[in-house]
Amino acid sequence: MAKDITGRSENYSQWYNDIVVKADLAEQSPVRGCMVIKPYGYAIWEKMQGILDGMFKRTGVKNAYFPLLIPKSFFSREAEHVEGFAKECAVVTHHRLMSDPDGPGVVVDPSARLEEELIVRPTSETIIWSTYKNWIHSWRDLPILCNQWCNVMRWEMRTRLFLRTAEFLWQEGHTAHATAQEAQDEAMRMVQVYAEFARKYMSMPVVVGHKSPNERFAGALDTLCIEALMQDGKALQAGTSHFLGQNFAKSFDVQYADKEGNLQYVWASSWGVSTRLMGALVMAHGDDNGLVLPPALAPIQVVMVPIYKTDDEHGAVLSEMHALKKSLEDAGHSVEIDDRDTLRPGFKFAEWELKGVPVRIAMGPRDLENGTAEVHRRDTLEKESVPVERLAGRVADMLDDIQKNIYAKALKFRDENIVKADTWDEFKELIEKGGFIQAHWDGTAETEVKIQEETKATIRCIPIDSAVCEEEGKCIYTGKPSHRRVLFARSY
RNA sequence: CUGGAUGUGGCGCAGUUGGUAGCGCACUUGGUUAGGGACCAAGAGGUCGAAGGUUCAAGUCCUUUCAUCCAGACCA
Repeated sequence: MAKDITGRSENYSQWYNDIVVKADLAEQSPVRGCMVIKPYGYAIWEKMQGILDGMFKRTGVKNAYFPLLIPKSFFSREAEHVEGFAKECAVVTHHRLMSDPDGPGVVVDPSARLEEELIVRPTSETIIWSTYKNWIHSWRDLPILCNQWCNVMRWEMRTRLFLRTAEFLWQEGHTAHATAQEAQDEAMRMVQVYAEFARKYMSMPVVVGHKSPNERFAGALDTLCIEALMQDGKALQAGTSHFLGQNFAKSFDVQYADKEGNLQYVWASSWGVSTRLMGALVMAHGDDNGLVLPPALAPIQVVMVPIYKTDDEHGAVLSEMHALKKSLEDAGHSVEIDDRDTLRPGFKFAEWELKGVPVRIAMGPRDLENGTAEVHRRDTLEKESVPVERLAGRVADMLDDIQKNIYAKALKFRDENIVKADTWDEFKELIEKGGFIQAHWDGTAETEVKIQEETKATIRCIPIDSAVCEEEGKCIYTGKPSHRRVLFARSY
Protein backbone atom coordinates (compact mmCIF):
# COMPACT_ATOMS: atom_id res chain seq x y z
CA MET A 1 0.00 0.00 0.00
CA ALA A 2 2.94 2.27 0.38
CA LYS A 3 5.60 2.36 -2.12
CA ASP A 4 5.40 2.09 -5.81
CA ILE A 5 5.64 5.30 -7.65
CA THR A 6 3.01 4.65 -10.27
CA GLY A 7 -0.14 3.71 -8.43
CA ARG A 8 -1.34 5.26 -5.24
CA SER A 9 -0.06 8.33 -3.50
CA GLU A 10 -3.46 9.01 -1.92
CA ASN A 11 -2.66 6.37 0.66
CA TYR A 12 0.88 7.52 1.13
CA SER A 13 0.05 10.21 3.68
CA GLN A 14 -1.92 7.69 5.66
CA TRP A 15 0.92 5.20 5.49
CA TYR A 16 3.41 7.82 6.62
CA ASN A 17 1.30 8.94 9.53
CA ASP A 18 0.62 5.38 10.61
CA ILE A 19 4.29 4.55 10.72
CA VAL A 20 5.27 7.67 12.62
CA VAL A 21 2.62 6.95 15.24
CA LYS A 22 2.79 3.18 15.42
CA ALA A 23 6.57 2.98 15.40
CA ASP A 24 6.49 5.22 18.46
CA LEU A 25 8.34 8.12 16.88
CA ALA A 26 5.91 10.95 17.59
CA GLU A 27 2.33 11.97 18.05
CA GLN A 28 0.29 15.09 17.69
CA SER A 29 0.14 17.26 20.79
CA PRO A 30 -3.03 18.91 22.05
CA VAL A 31 -1.62 22.19 20.81
CA ARG A 32 -2.51 22.52 17.19
CA GLY A 33 0.39 21.98 14.84
CA CYS A 34 2.81 20.93 17.55
CA MET A 35 4.31 17.52 18.04
CA VAL A 36 5.35 15.27 20.89
CA ILE A 37 8.50 13.38 19.99
CA LYS A 38 8.39 10.10 21.89
CA PRO A 39 11.44 8.47 23.49
CA TYR A 40 12.07 6.08 20.60
CA GLY A 41 11.86 8.84 18.03
CA TYR A 42 13.95 11.14 20.13
CA ALA A 43 16.64 8.48 20.47
CA ILE A 44 17.00 8.52 16.69
CA TRP A 45 17.16 12.30 16.65
CA GLU A 46 19.84 12.19 19.36
CA LYS A 47 21.91 9.87 17.21
CA MET A 48 21.57 12.26 14.28
CA GLN A 49 22.51 15.15 16.51
CA GLY A 50 25.58 13.38 17.84
CA ILE A 51 26.90 12.50 14.41
CA LEU A 52 26.19 15.91 12.87
CA ASP A 53 27.65 17.69 15.86
CA GLY A 54 30.87 15.72 15.48
CA MET A 55 31.02 16.56 11.78
CA PHE A 56 30.49 20.27 12.49
CA LYS A 57 33.16 20.35 15.15
CA ARG A 58 35.68 18.75 12.83
CA THR A 59 35.28 21.80 10.59
CA GLY A 60 35.97 24.12 13.51
CA VAL A 61 32.40 25.02 14.42
CA LYS A 62 31.55 25.65 18.07
CA ASN A 63 28.17 25.39 19.75
CA ALA A 64 26.49 28.32 21.46
CA TYR A 65 22.99 29.27 22.52
CA PHE A 66 20.98 32.40 21.77
CA PRO A 67 17.62 33.49 23.23
CA LEU A 68 14.26 32.12 22.21
CA LEU A 69 12.62 35.56 22.22
CA ILE A 70 13.62 38.25 19.82
CA PRO A 71 12.56 41.92 20.10
CA LYS A 72 10.22 42.86 17.32
CA SER A 73 12.41 45.75 16.26
CA PHE A 74 15.15 43.33 15.22
CA PHE A 75 12.87 42.16 12.47
CA SER A 76 12.50 45.65 11.13
CA ARG A 77 16.18 45.88 10.32
CA GLU A 78 16.57 43.47 7.45
CA ALA A 79 13.70 44.23 5.12
CA GLU A 80 14.22 41.38 2.69
CA HIS A 81 14.61 38.81 5.45
CA VAL A 82 11.47 39.99 7.20
CA GLU A 83 9.43 39.52 4.04
CA GLY A 84 10.11 35.81 4.33
CA PHE A 85 9.07 35.27 7.93
CA ALA A 86 7.34 38.12 9.65
CA LYS A 87 3.86 36.97 8.73
CA GLU A 88 3.81 33.55 10.31
CA CYS A 89 5.30 34.02 13.75
CA ALA A 90 4.17 33.64 17.34
CA VAL A 91 4.25 36.94 19.22
CA VAL A 92 4.61 37.45 22.96
CA THR A 93 2.63 40.47 24.10
CA HIS A 94 2.27 40.09 27.89
CA HIS A 95 4.40 38.95 30.79
CA ARG A 96 1.91 38.07 33.52
CA LEU A 97 -1.22 36.03 34.21
CA MET A 98 -3.81 36.70 36.88
CA SER A 99 -6.69 34.80 38.45
CA ASP A 100 -9.82 35.16 36.40
CA PRO A 101 -12.05 37.62 38.29
CA ASP A 102 -15.12 36.02 36.65
CA GLY A 103 -14.45 32.43 37.65
CA PRO A 104 -11.87 29.69 37.95
CA GLY A 105 -8.66 29.67 35.96
CA VAL A 106 -6.38 32.41 34.79
CA VAL A 107 -6.49 35.26 32.29
CA VAL A 108 -3.80 37.47 30.83
CA ASP A 109 -3.17 40.46 33.08
CA PRO A 110 -3.98 43.41 30.84
CA SER A 111 -1.70 45.66 32.84
CA ALA A 112 1.25 43.45 31.97
CA ARG A 113 1.48 44.41 28.34
CA LEU A 114 5.03 44.53 26.99
CA GLU A 115 6.23 47.83 25.63
CA GLU A 116 7.84 46.01 22.76
CA GLU A 117 6.49 42.68 21.63
CA LEU A 118 8.81 39.70 21.52
CA ILE A 119 8.84 37.24 18.65
CA VAL A 120 9.32 33.54 19.22
CA ARG A 121 12.27 32.86 16.91
CA PRO A 122 11.38 31.49 13.50
CA THR A 123 15.15 31.44 12.90
CA SER A 124 17.90 33.28 14.72
CA GLU A 125 19.74 35.42 12.17
CA THR A 126 18.58 38.69 13.66
CA ILE A 127 19.40 38.01 17.30
CA ILE A 128 22.68 36.38 16.40
CA TRP A 129 23.80 39.23 14.18
CA SER A 130 22.88 41.78 16.79
CA THR A 131 25.14 39.80 19.15
CA TYR A 132 27.95 39.34 16.63
CA LYS A 133 28.19 43.12 16.44
CA ASN A 134 29.71 43.02 19.93
CA TRP A 135 32.01 40.13 19.15
CA ILE A 136 33.57 41.42 15.97
CA HIS A 137 35.95 44.38 15.83
CA SER A 138 39.08 43.24 14.06
CA TRP A 139 40.09 40.85 11.29
CA ARG A 140 41.61 38.87 14.15
CA ASP A 141 38.11 38.08 15.46
CA LEU A 142 37.17 36.30 12.24
CA PRO A 143 35.96 33.87 11.26
CA ILE A 144 33.23 33.19 13.79
CA LEU A 145 31.73 29.75 13.34
CA CYS A 146 28.81 29.14 15.70
CA ASN A 147 26.08 26.59 15.73
CA GLN A 148 23.10 26.21 17.99
CA TRP A 149 20.78 23.30 18.62
CA CYS A 150 17.38 24.64 19.48
CA ASN A 151 13.70 24.81 18.74
CA VAL A 152 12.08 27.34 16.45
CA MET A 153 8.49 28.20 15.74
CA ARG A 154 6.69 29.10 12.56
CA TRP A 155 2.95 29.42 12.64
CA GLU A 156 2.27 27.01 9.81
CA MET A 157 -1.21 26.69 8.41
CA ARG A 158 -1.09 23.00 7.66
CA THR A 159 1.17 20.66 9.52
CA ARG A 160 2.43 17.08 9.27
CA LEU A 161 4.40 15.19 11.88
CA PHE A 162 8.13 15.90 11.41
CA LEU A 163 7.72 17.28 7.88
CA ARG A 164 6.04 20.50 8.87
CA THR A 165 5.16 21.35 12.44
CA ALA A 166 4.65 24.70 14.09
CA GLU A 167 7.51 24.05 16.46
CA PHE A 168 10.49 21.99 15.40
CA LEU A 169 13.98 21.12 16.55
CA TRP A 170 16.97 21.95 14.43
CA GLN A 171 20.48 23.20 14.34
CA GLU A 172 21.35 26.51 12.81
CA GLY A 173 24.91 27.48 12.06
CA HIS A 174 25.79 31.14 11.65
CA THR A 175 29.20 32.15 10.45
CA ALA A 176 30.96 35.46 9.91
CA HIS A 177 33.91 35.87 7.58
CA ALA A 178 36.30 38.51 6.34
CA THR A 179 35.75 37.78 2.66
CA ALA A 180 32.92 36.79 0.36
CA GLN A 181 34.94 33.83 -0.83
CA GLU A 182 35.35 32.44 2.67
CA ALA A 183 31.65 32.74 3.40
CA GLN A 184 30.77 31.08 0.12
CA ASP A 185 33.25 28.30 0.82
CA GLU A 186 31.70 27.80 4.22
CA ALA A 187 28.21 27.50 2.76
CA MET A 188 29.51 24.99 0.26
CA ARG A 189 31.43 23.05 2.88
CA MET A 190 28.36 22.68 5.07
CA VAL A 191 26.02 21.57 2.31
CA GLN A 192 28.59 18.90 1.53
CA VAL A 193 28.61 17.89 5.19
CA TYR A 194 24.83 17.50 4.99
CA ALA A 195 25.11 15.48 1.80
CA GLU A 196 27.68 13.20 3.39
CA PHE A 197 25.51 12.77 6.46
CA ALA A 198 22.48 11.90 4.37
CA ARG A 199 24.33 9.41 2.22
CA LYS A 200 26.59 7.78 4.76
CA TYR A 201 24.43 7.69 7.87
CA MET A 202 20.86 8.00 6.65
CA SER A 203 21.59 5.84 3.60
CA MET A 204 19.66 8.43 1.65
CA PRO A 205 20.87 9.66 -1.73
CA VAL A 206 20.62 13.40 -2.24
CA VAL A 207 21.17 15.89 -5.01
CA VAL A 208 23.25 18.92 -4.07
CA GLY A 209 22.42 22.14 -5.82
CA HIS A 210 21.60 25.83 -5.78
CA LYS A 211 18.08 27.09 -5.23
CA SER A 212 16.60 29.27 -7.93
CA PRO A 213 16.26 32.94 -6.89
CA ASN A 214 12.57 32.33 -6.24
CA GLU A 215 13.17 29.53 -3.79
CA ARG A 216 16.07 31.20 -2.03
CA PHE A 217 16.05 31.88 1.70
CA ALA A 218 14.86 35.39 2.48
CA GLY A 219 17.91 37.62 2.66
CA ALA A 220 20.34 35.18 1.03
CA LEU A 221 22.40 35.78 -2.10
CA ASP A 222 22.67 32.06 -2.71
CA THR A 223 20.97 29.07 -1.15
CA LEU A 224 22.47 25.61 -1.45
CA CYS A 225 20.42 22.57 -0.59
CA ILE A 226 20.22 18.83 -0.53
CA GLU A 227 17.15 17.34 -2.17
CA ALA A 228 15.98 13.80 -1.64
CA LEU A 229 13.32 11.79 -3.43
CA MET A 230 10.65 10.09 -1.35
CA GLN A 231 8.99 6.82 -2.30
CA ASP A 232 5.82 8.50 -3.46
CA GLY A 233 7.77 10.44 -6.05
CA LYS A 234 7.79 13.76 -4.24
CA ALA A 235 10.96 15.65 -3.45
CA LEU A 236 11.96 16.67 0.05
CA GLN A 237 14.35 19.48 0.86
CA ALA A 238 16.46 17.91 3.57
CA GLY A 239 18.92 20.67 4.40
CA THR A 240 19.95 24.15 3.36
CA SER A 241 23.06 26.28 3.48
CA HIS A 242 22.99 29.97 2.64
CA PHE A 243 25.51 32.52 1.48
CA LEU A 244 24.08 35.66 3.02
CA GLY A 245 26.49 38.18 1.55
CA GLN A 246 26.70 41.34 3.64
CA ASN A 247 22.97 41.79 4.12
CA PHE A 248 22.90 41.02 7.82
CA ALA A 249 26.23 42.70 8.52
CA LYS A 250 24.87 45.89 7.00
CA SER A 251 21.51 45.67 8.71
CA PHE A 252 23.11 45.11 12.11
CA ASP A 253 26.18 47.20 11.42
CA VAL A 254 28.78 44.52 11.92
CA GLN A 255 32.13 45.82 10.70
CA TYR A 256 35.73 44.87 11.34
CA ALA A 257 39.02 46.68 10.86
CA ASP A 258 41.06 44.88 8.22
CA LYS A 259 44.87 44.64 8.21
CA GLU A 260 45.11 48.05 6.59
CA GLY A 261 42.87 49.57 9.22
CA ASN A 262 39.88 50.03 6.92
CA LEU A 263 36.39 49.23 8.17
CA GLN A 264 34.72 46.38 6.27
CA TYR A 265 31.37 44.70 6.57
CA VAL A 266 31.66 41.00 7.32
CA TRP A 267 30.34 38.23 5.09
CA ALA A 268 27.94 35.63 6.37
CA SER A 269 26.65 32.14 5.92
CA SER A 270 23.96 30.18 7.71
CA TRP A 271 22.95 26.55 7.44
CA GLY A 272 20.54 24.16 9.05
CA VAL A 273 18.86 20.79 9.20
CA SER A 274 15.83 19.94 11.25
CA THR A 275 13.74 17.12 12.66
CA ARG A 276 12.36 16.98 9.14
CA LEU A 277 15.22 14.55 8.59
CA MET A 278 13.20 12.13 10.70
CA GLY A 279 10.39 12.34 8.19
CA ALA A 280 12.88 11.83 5.38
CA LEU A 281 14.16 8.72 7.09
CA VAL A 282 10.68 7.25 7.33
CA MET A 283 9.78 8.01 3.73
CA ALA A 284 13.12 7.04 2.23
CA HIS A 285 13.23 3.48 3.56
CA GLY A 286 9.93 2.49 5.16
CA ASP A 287 7.91 -0.39 3.76
CA ASP A 288 4.57 -2.06 4.39
CA ASN A 289 5.86 -3.62 7.59
CA GLY A 290 6.89 -0.28 9.01
CA LEU A 291 10.04 1.67 9.56
CA VAL A 292 13.40 0.56 8.18
CA LEU A 293 16.26 2.18 10.05
CA PRO A 294 19.82 2.40 8.82
CA PRO A 295 22.02 0.67 11.42
CA ALA A 296 24.07 3.83 11.88
CA LEU A 297 21.04 5.64 13.27
CA ALA A 298 19.10 2.83 14.91
CA PRO A 299 18.86 3.27 18.69
CA ILE A 300 18.60 -0.51 18.91
CA GLN A 301 20.59 -2.31 16.23
CA VAL A 302 19.92 -5.84 17.37
CA VAL A 303 16.91 -7.11 19.24
CA MET A 304 16.82 -10.58 20.74
CA VAL A 305 13.60 -12.49 21.21
CA PRO A 306 13.67 -15.55 23.45
CA ILE A 307 11.32 -18.41 22.68
CA TYR A 308 10.40 -20.92 25.34
CA LYS A 309 7.63 -22.94 26.94
CA THR A 310 8.88 -23.86 30.36
CA ASP A 311 10.79 -21.93 32.99
CA ASP A 312 13.80 -24.16 32.44
CA GLU A 313 13.87 -23.37 28.76
CA HIS A 314 13.39 -19.69 29.51
CA GLY A 315 16.38 -19.69 31.84
CA ALA A 316 18.58 -21.57 29.41
CA VAL A 317 17.72 -19.38 26.43
CA LEU A 318 18.14 -16.24 28.44
CA SER A 319 21.55 -17.07 29.81
CA GLU A 320 22.75 -17.90 26.33
CA MET A 321 21.31 -14.61 25.14
CA HIS A 322 23.02 -12.57 27.79
CA ALA A 323 26.34 -14.05 26.77
CA LEU A 324 25.61 -13.21 23.13
CA LYS A 325 24.46 -9.75 24.05
CA LYS A 326 27.73 -9.08 25.80
CA SER A 327 29.82 -10.21 22.87
CA LEU A 328 27.78 -8.09 20.49
CA GLU A 329 28.00 -5.08 22.78
CA ASP A 330 31.74 -5.54 23.05
CA ALA A 331 31.80 -5.35 19.27
CA GLY A 332 30.10 -1.95 19.54
CA HIS A 333 26.49 -2.81 18.71
CA SER A 334 23.47 -1.71 20.69
CA VAL A 335 21.47 -4.74 21.72
CA GLU A 336 18.22 -5.29 23.54
CA ILE A 337 16.76 -8.51 24.85
CA ASP A 338 12.98 -8.43 24.65
CA ASP A 339 12.13 -10.54 27.66
CA ARG A 340 8.57 -9.33 28.14
CA ASP A 341 6.82 -12.48 29.25
CA THR A 342 3.29 -11.37 28.47
CA LEU A 343 3.76 -11.18 24.73
CA ARG A 344 4.20 -13.97 22.28
CA PRO A 345 7.16 -14.11 19.90
CA GLY A 346 5.09 -13.43 16.80
CA PHE A 347 3.80 -10.22 18.28
CA LYS A 348 7.30 -9.10 19.19
CA PHE A 349 8.59 -9.88 15.70
CA ALA A 350 5.93 -7.69 14.16
CA GLU A 351 6.46 -4.92 16.67
CA TRP A 352 10.23 -4.68 16.22
CA GLU A 353 9.81 -4.73 12.48
CA LEU A 354 7.41 -1.84 12.80
CA LYS A 355 10.08 0.01 14.75
CA GLY A 356 12.68 -0.68 12.10
CA VAL A 357 15.26 -2.53 14.18
CA PRO A 358 17.83 -3.74 11.60
CA VAL A 359 18.61 -7.19 12.97
CA ARG A 360 16.56 -9.58 15.05
CA ILE A 361 17.85 -12.70 16.71
CA ALA A 362 15.43 -15.36 17.89
CA MET A 363 16.51 -18.29 20.04
CA GLY A 364 14.49 -21.19 21.33
CA PRO A 365 14.92 -24.75 22.55
CA ARG A 366 15.49 -25.95 19.00
CA ASP A 367 18.39 -23.53 18.61
CA LEU A 368 19.89 -24.47 21.95
CA GLU A 369 19.94 -28.07 20.82
CA ASN A 370 21.62 -27.20 17.52
CA GLY A 371 23.87 -24.46 18.86
CA THR A 372 22.34 -21.92 16.48
CA ALA A 373 20.25 -18.78 16.44
CA GLU A 374 17.77 -17.47 13.91
CA VAL A 375 18.94 -14.17 12.44
CA HIS A 376 16.49 -11.96 10.58
CA ARG A 377 17.30 -8.77 8.71
CA ARG A 378 14.80 -5.96 8.47
CA ASP A 379 15.59 -4.66 5.00
CA THR A 380 15.05 -7.88 3.06
CA LEU A 381 13.03 -9.77 5.72
CA GLU A 382 15.30 -12.78 5.15
CA LYS A 383 15.98 -15.31 7.90
CA GLU A 384 18.96 -17.54 8.36
CA SER A 385 20.13 -19.99 10.97
CA VAL A 386 23.62 -19.13 12.23
CA PRO A 387 25.90 -21.17 14.53
CA VAL A 388 26.33 -19.30 17.79
CA GLU A 389 30.12 -19.09 17.52
CA ARG A 390 29.83 -17.26 14.20
CA LEU A 391 27.00 -15.01 15.28
CA ALA A 392 28.98 -11.91 16.28
CA GLY A 393 30.79 -11.83 12.96
CA ARG A 394 27.64 -12.47 11.00
CA VAL A 395 25.74 -9.70 12.76
CA ALA A 396 28.53 -7.20 12.17
CA ASP A 397 28.57 -8.07 8.46
CA MET A 398 24.84 -7.92 8.27
CA LEU A 399 24.56 -4.48 9.86
CA ASP A 400 27.15 -3.26 7.46
CA ASP A 401 25.36 -4.82 4.55
CA ILE A 402 21.98 -3.38 5.55
CA GLN A 403 23.46 0.10 5.72
CA LYS A 404 24.80 -0.30 2.19
CA ASN A 405 21.84 -2.18 0.80
CA ILE A 406 19.19 0.32 1.76
CA TYR A 407 21.34 3.07 0.25
CA ALA A 408 21.69 1.09 -2.94
CA LYS A 409 17.97 0.44 -3.01
CA ALA A 410 17.12 4.10 -2.45
CA LEU A 411 19.69 5.15 -5.05
CA LYS A 412 18.30 2.75 -7.60
CA PHE A 413 14.82 4.05 -6.92
CA ARG A 414 15.92 7.63 -7.29
CA ASP A 415 17.93 7.05 -10.45
CA GLU A 416 15.00 5.24 -12.01
CA ASN A 417 12.92 8.28 -11.25
CA ILE A 418 15.13 10.99 -12.64
CA VAL A 419 14.00 11.55 -16.18
CA LYS A 420 14.60 14.15 -18.87
CA ALA A 421 11.88 16.18 -20.46
CA ASP A 422 12.49 18.15 -23.63
CA THR A 423 9.04 19.41 -24.51
CA TRP A 424 6.31 21.03 -22.47
CA ASP A 425 3.86 18.19 -23.19
CA GLU A 426 6.42 15.64 -22.14
CA PHE A 427 7.05 17.59 -18.97
CA LYS A 428 3.39 17.78 -18.03
CA GLU A 429 2.99 14.07 -18.58
CA LEU A 430 6.10 13.09 -16.64
CA ILE A 431 5.41 15.30 -13.66
CA GLU A 432 2.20 13.37 -13.03
CA LYS A 433 4.22 10.21 -12.52
CA GLY A 434 6.36 11.78 -9.82
CA GLY A 435 10.13 11.83 -9.53
CA PHE A 436 12.72 14.36 -10.58
CA ILE A 437 12.64 15.85 -14.05
CA GLN A 438 15.74 17.30 -15.66
CA ALA A 439 14.67 20.05 -17.98
CA HIS A 440 15.88 23.27 -19.52
CA TRP A 441 14.66 26.53 -18.07
CA ASP A 442 15.21 30.04 -19.31
CA GLY A 443 16.38 31.26 -15.92
CA THR A 444 13.54 33.71 -15.28
CA ALA A 445 11.36 33.85 -12.22
CA GLU A 446 8.25 34.40 -14.38
CA THR A 447 8.73 31.12 -16.20
CA GLU A 448 9.35 29.31 -12.94
CA VAL A 449 6.14 30.68 -11.45
CA LYS A 450 4.13 29.80 -14.55
CA ILE A 451 5.44 26.26 -14.52
CA GLN A 452 4.53 25.96 -10.86
CA GLU A 453 1.05 27.34 -11.42
CA GLU A 454 0.34 24.93 -14.24
CA THR A 455 1.92 21.78 -12.84
CA LYS A 456 2.57 22.33 -9.10
CA ALA A 457 6.19 21.49 -9.86
CA THR A 458 8.99 23.68 -8.56
CA ILE A 459 12.67 23.90 -9.34
CA ARG A 460 14.13 21.80 -6.57
CA CYS A 461 17.65 22.84 -7.40
CA ILE A 462 20.22 23.62 -10.02
CA PRO A 463 22.53 20.64 -9.45
CA ILE A 464 26.22 21.25 -8.89
CA ASP A 465 27.42 17.67 -9.02
CA SER A 466 25.75 16.32 -12.12
CA ALA A 467 27.60 16.46 -15.41
CA VAL A 468 24.47 15.40 -17.30
CA CYS A 469 22.91 18.75 -16.63
CA GLU A 470 25.63 20.73 -18.36
CA GLU A 471 24.39 21.13 -21.90
CA GLU A 472 22.85 23.63 -24.26
CA GLY A 473 19.14 23.50 -24.90
CA LYS A 474 15.87 25.34 -24.98
CA CYS A 475 13.53 26.18 -22.13
CA ILE A 476 10.68 23.68 -22.06
CA TYR A 477 8.18 26.44 -21.37
CA THR A 478 9.33 29.44 -23.40
CA GLY A 479 11.78 27.88 -25.85
CA LYS A 480 14.41 30.47 -24.95
CA PRO A 481 18.04 29.30 -24.84
CA SER A 482 19.36 27.57 -21.71
CA HIS A 483 22.83 26.41 -20.75
CA ARG A 484 21.91 23.65 -18.35
CA ARG A 485 19.15 21.45 -17.13
CA VAL A 486 17.65 22.06 -13.72
CA LEU A 487 15.79 19.66 -11.47
CA PHE A 488 12.03 19.93 -11.22
CA ALA A 489 9.68 18.01 -8.94
CA ARG A 490 6.60 18.26 -6.86
CA SER A 491 7.69 18.54 -3.30
CA TYR A 492 6.79 18.43 0.35
C1' C B 1 -9.31 33.03 5.21
C1' U B 2 -11.81 29.71 0.73
C1' G B 3 -13.93 24.76 -0.56
C1' G B 4 -15.26 19.59 1.25
C1' A B 5 -15.88 16.17 5.29
C1' U B 6 -16.17 14.46 10.31
C1' G B 7 -17.25 14.89 15.77
C1' U B 8 -20.55 8.56 19.78
C1' G B 9 -15.94 4.64 26.06
C1' G B 10 -8.44 5.27 25.53
C1' C B 11 -8.29 4.12 19.83
C1' G B 12 -11.21 2.67 15.36
C1' C B 13 -16.31 2.52 14.14
C1' A B 14 -22.02 1.00 13.86
C1' G B 15 -26.54 3.15 15.30
C1' U B 16 -32.69 2.10 10.15
C1' U B 17 -38.94 5.63 9.67
C1' G B 18 -36.95 9.72 16.59
C1' G B 19 -38.40 5.14 21.61
C1' U B 20 -33.51 6.23 26.11
C1' A B 21 -26.58 3.40 23.19
C1' G B 22 -23.66 -1.13 20.79
C1' C B 23 -19.27 -3.70 18.19
C1' G B 24 -13.85 -4.50 17.37
C1' C B 25 -9.09 -3.34 19.44
C1' A B 26 -6.86 -1.84 23.92
C1' C B 27 -7.54 -2.32 29.44
C1' U B 28 -8.48 -5.53 34.41
C1' U B 29 -8.85 -10.67 36.63
C1' G B 30 -8.34 -16.05 36.16
C1' G B 31 -6.88 -20.06 33.18
C1' U B 32 -4.87 -22.53 28.82
C1' U B 33 -1.04 -21.20 25.33
C1' A B 34 4.03 -19.63 23.20
C1' G B 35 9.37 -20.86 16.39
C1' G B 36 5.24 -14.83 12.71
C1' G B 37 0.53 -10.04 15.52
C1' A B 38 -2.94 -16.48 20.75
C1' C B 39 -7.61 -18.42 22.82
C1' C B 40 -11.58 -19.06 26.50
C1' A B 41 -14.29 -17.00 30.52
C1' A B 42 -15.55 -13.03 33.58
C1' G B 43 -15.18 -7.59 34.32
C1' A B 44 -14.58 -2.20 34.21
C1' G B 45 -15.35 2.03 31.18
C1' G B 46 -19.82 6.70 27.38
C1' U B 47 -25.11 12.40 30.27
C1' C B 48 -23.23 10.58 21.87
C1' G B 49 -18.12 17.99 20.71
C1' A B 50 -20.89 22.36 23.12
C1' A B 51 -25.32 25.55 23.70
C1' G B 52 -30.25 26.29 22.54
C1' G B 53 -34.87 24.63 20.17
C1' U B 54 -38.98 21.08 18.27
C1' U B 55 -41.31 16.62 20.72
C1' C B 56 -44.67 12.69 25.50
C1' A B 57 -39.64 11.09 23.90
C1' A B 58 -33.44 13.44 20.41
C1' G B 59 -27.10 10.10 19.13
C1' U B 60 -30.98 10.68 15.26
C1' C B 61 -34.84 16.59 13.35
C1' C B 62 -33.84 22.35 13.40
C1' U B 63 -30.58 26.72 14.74
C1' U B 64 -26.07 28.50 16.56
C1' U B 65 -21.19 27.58 17.98
C1' C B 66 -16.52 25.08 18.75
C1' A B 67 -12.93 21.57 17.31
C1' U B 68 -10.43 18.29 14.11
C1' C B 69 -9.19 16.24 9.27
C1' C B 70 -8.57 16.69 3.78
C1' A B 71 -7.72 20.15 -0.57
C1' G B 72 -5.72 25.49 -1.41
C1' A B 73 -2.71 30.22 0.19
C1' C B 74 2.38 29.95 3.61
C1' C B 75 6.70 27.01 4.42
C1' A B 76 12.29 23.39 6.35
